[in-house]
This record gives sequence, structure tokens and C-alpha cells, in this order.
Amino acid sequence: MTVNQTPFYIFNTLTRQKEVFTPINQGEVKMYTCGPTVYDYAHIGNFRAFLFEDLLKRWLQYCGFKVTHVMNLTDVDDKTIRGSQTKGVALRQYTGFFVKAFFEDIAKLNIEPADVYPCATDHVPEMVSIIKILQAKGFAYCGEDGSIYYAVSKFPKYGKLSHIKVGELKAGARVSQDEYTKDDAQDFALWKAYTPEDGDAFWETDLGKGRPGWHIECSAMSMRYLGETFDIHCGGIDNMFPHHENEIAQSEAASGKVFVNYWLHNEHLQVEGKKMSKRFGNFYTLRDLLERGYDPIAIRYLLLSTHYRQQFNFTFEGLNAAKSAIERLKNFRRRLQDADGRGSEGKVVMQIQHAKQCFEEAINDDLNISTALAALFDFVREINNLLDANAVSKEEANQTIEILMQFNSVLGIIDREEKKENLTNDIYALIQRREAARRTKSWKEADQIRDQLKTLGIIVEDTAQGMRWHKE
RNA sequence: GCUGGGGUGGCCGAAUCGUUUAGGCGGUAGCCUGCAGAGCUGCUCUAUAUGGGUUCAAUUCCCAUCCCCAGCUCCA
Repeated sequence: MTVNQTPFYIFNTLTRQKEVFTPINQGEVKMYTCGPTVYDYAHIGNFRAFLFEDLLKRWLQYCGFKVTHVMNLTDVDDKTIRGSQTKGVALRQYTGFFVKAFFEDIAKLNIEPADVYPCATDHVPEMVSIIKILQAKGFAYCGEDGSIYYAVSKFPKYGKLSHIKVGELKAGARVSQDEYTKDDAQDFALWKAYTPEDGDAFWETDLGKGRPGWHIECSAMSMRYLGETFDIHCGGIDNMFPHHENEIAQSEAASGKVFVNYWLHNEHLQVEGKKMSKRFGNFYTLRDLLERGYDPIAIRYLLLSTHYRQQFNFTFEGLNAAKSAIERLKNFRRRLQDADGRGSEGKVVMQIQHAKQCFEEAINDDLNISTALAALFDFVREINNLLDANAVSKEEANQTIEILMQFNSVLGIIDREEKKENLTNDIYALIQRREAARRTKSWKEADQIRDQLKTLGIIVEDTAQGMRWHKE
């Protein structure tokens, strides 16, 4: 198979335009994605971001790039501290529980793990050293409370990402308690001086006793693992301002270099047409949905199937539709595995090439997943037509499975083969009995056994190539 | 208030200033099948929030209006 040759366009928040993606080092990509704050189970909105990032990463890998992916785990902030105190356990113990849950969740969603998952609490020295540089360069000052703040006015490019003009921010909204110690309202904390409410969450450092501000962890950990300038930084649109804007200010002031070349932000999702919130009763974690019996891969498909810069409306109707769509693909693969026809005289190969081209063109256009899926389903229909005519040879079927699996390396929604489930002897015997009944045309008995198997979760189908069964 | 993103068929969702405006899901009819399932084909599908304007041509550009969503200092 030829390697994807067309350029990959991505929408860069810095320029608000689609740009051809060109990595710093040929053939490799360094990307950083803002990870979860581990104070609770992640919700499906969080996972939309992680799935978008997974799609991006898988596509870069499909294109032949070696991707180094870093995702941080925010394990010290107001919420984690409050949570650990409410539970009466150490901060580390409290966050450790949700870190474990997070990894379980992303595994269920078939999200490829990052190469490194740095925790904020493991990188305080790196943060301190950046803050000291900022102090030395005059970008940071000490407030009356002993906290250290970043002086936004010292960084002329502040606002280049979010296109927010300092000074036009709504005055008086969501004023933080310590604001009076800052020189300017828009300044933000690099280091927070210890207060008794912080409990066991403090570090004794050259900056005094305290804990890091939120934004500094991403600057410190991304530069630690990816270098002072790297290729891609992703996150939810809400992180664009102030979080990412502040990261740029900190990192570029400290290093004197461009921090990140491409910034990508995904839009939020709504649930049943409304903002997801506990108040509306439409707030879902992955675990909530799994408890209701939904398939995590259907959730993956659904959250992935809408363009990442589009607000997405999550509905249960949509989730059911996603399940059916995946089932269609699985059925397609089952048919291919059984195929042993006379050959299509090149039609299959032609369809494969066409589908590959359409699929790649679509995703190369800023991850246009909808158009890519349309190409996939067009392909499925065309090949199904040939399968109906018994015109797909075993060799052609294998080639089709190969391209399907290539697409799937990007989508992550179907397995190459049915998961080999061990049948109990009882079920095996039932299948044998039905076959025997069918051979003697005892339709009534055969149908009755088929129904019985269905209640046991086994779907039996009769095809041109004989009987076939799979789990529901 | 300021800034930004949207409103496409029963539902979800692409694309595009001009031949038939993708694809999925759902419904329905037919083909196939002993039946079913899967699959295919047709129909649902004279779908582009509303009202104007520009143009040979707009759903796509412009203006106005209505509605939804987001950001505006630690929410993906």
C-alpha cells in the first residue's frame, strides 16, 4: 500500500486558519494534550477531547509519523485538595484512585495511551526553576500574600492565541479572593503561598512554602518531555483562555522561543440539547453509560463521528444509531471472512483504491471524520454488492479486510476477528442439534433452537457458505 | 455588555455560489432466504431558521431578525 501523500491540513487556533502540518523534525511529531484533573471520574465531555486527540494521533501515525505524546495529570489544585480533605485521606491517595479510574476508562474507549503521563506533584522542581527564571527576567513578582504572580503587562504577545484583548475582560466577574494582592486583575498565580486550607498539599521550595499555580505545570512538563518548542498542543476550547494563553506567556517568556507551532481546540458537547450539568440531570460519566448497558465502542464512535470543532449534541438516540452503524461494519467483516467467490475482475481493487483515496483526502482536511466515514460506508455498500453476486474471491476478501483494518487503525472501532468466546458444551450441542434438524428440513425444531440460542446471546445465521454464529 | 461558533430531511451529520445537496440511523416496500438474519434496491428525501439584497445562478456571499451554544481568570 502506498503511504498517504496528500498534505495534512489542521486548523490552528493561533491563525484561525487551516494550515499544512509540517513538523519540526521530519517524520516525528511531538504533541502535548491537557489531561484530566483527577478529582472525580471523567465525564463524556472530557472523553470527547481525549477521543479527538486519539484520532489526531492515530492519523499522524497512519501518515507514518513517529508520535511522542504527553498527557498531564493534574493532581494538585483546589478541587483535588478539597476532595481529599472531605474524604479525609492524603492527597496522593485520593488522586491515585481517580488516576486508576481514568486509565480504566480510556482503555474501555480504546484510546491509545500516551507515552508519558506526568503528574504535577512529581514535577514541582521543574516548575520552581521556570518560575525563578521568570523572576530573574522580570516577568514575575511577589504579592503581599507571598504568592508569586505573572505580570501579563510584561508580555506584549499576551492574547495572541485567544485573541482576547487584555483590559476588555468583563470587570468584576468571578473575582478570586486573592486578587487584591495582584498588580493587575489579569495577572495569574505561578506559585500560591501556603494557607491552612491547603492541609498537606504544600512544598517547601526556594519560593517558600506553598503549591504551584495551575498553568505552570503544563509549561514545565511539556517542555521537560518535548523540548522548549514542540509541534502540537491540544485541549478543550475552554482551555484556550486563560490556560493556554498563560502557558504561552510563561513558556515563551522563560525560554525566549516559540512554545508551540500548532494549537488545536475541540468544541464542547451538549447532552439532549442542553449544556451538560448536574443541575439538568444530564451529566454523564463513562461509568454511568456503561452501567446502563451501553457499549463503550459505540460511545467512542458517537463522540468521534462529529467534527471536533463542531459543538456536538449527545443523545441516547444517537448512541443507539452508533451501535447499529458499528454492527453494520462488523457484519461486513464477517461476510468478508466467509467470502470465497469467483473473483471480481479487478473491481474490488478499484473500490479499495477509490475508498482509500476518499478516506485519506477527508481526514487530511482537518480530520473531516464525517466525510471519511461516508467514504467507508460507500465502500462497504459497493463491496456488499459484489459479495451478493458471489464475485469476491478469498484473496480479494483478504485485501478488503486489510484496507478495512487500515481504516480501523485510525477509527479504532472494530476488531480484526470476532473475539473468540468459548462456548459452553451446552451451547455447542444446541448448535449441532440445530444443524442436524436443518439437514432433515425439520424447520420447526431448527427455528425453535435458533430462538433458544438467541435468548442465550448467540446469533445463528444461515449463509450461502453455511451456518455462522456470533455473540450478540 | 464584549468576543466567538452554530441553526441542513423523522433523528444524527457532511458538502457546495450553478449537472442528481454525502453518509449513518430510523420507518416502509420489494428482491434474496424454507423462515429469519445479513445484504441489496426503491420510497420516506421537491431538507439548507426567517425576511430582504447582490448575481445569469445562493443553501453557500451581504444585511436584518429570531433561536441555540460557548469564552470573558483554575470547567474538556
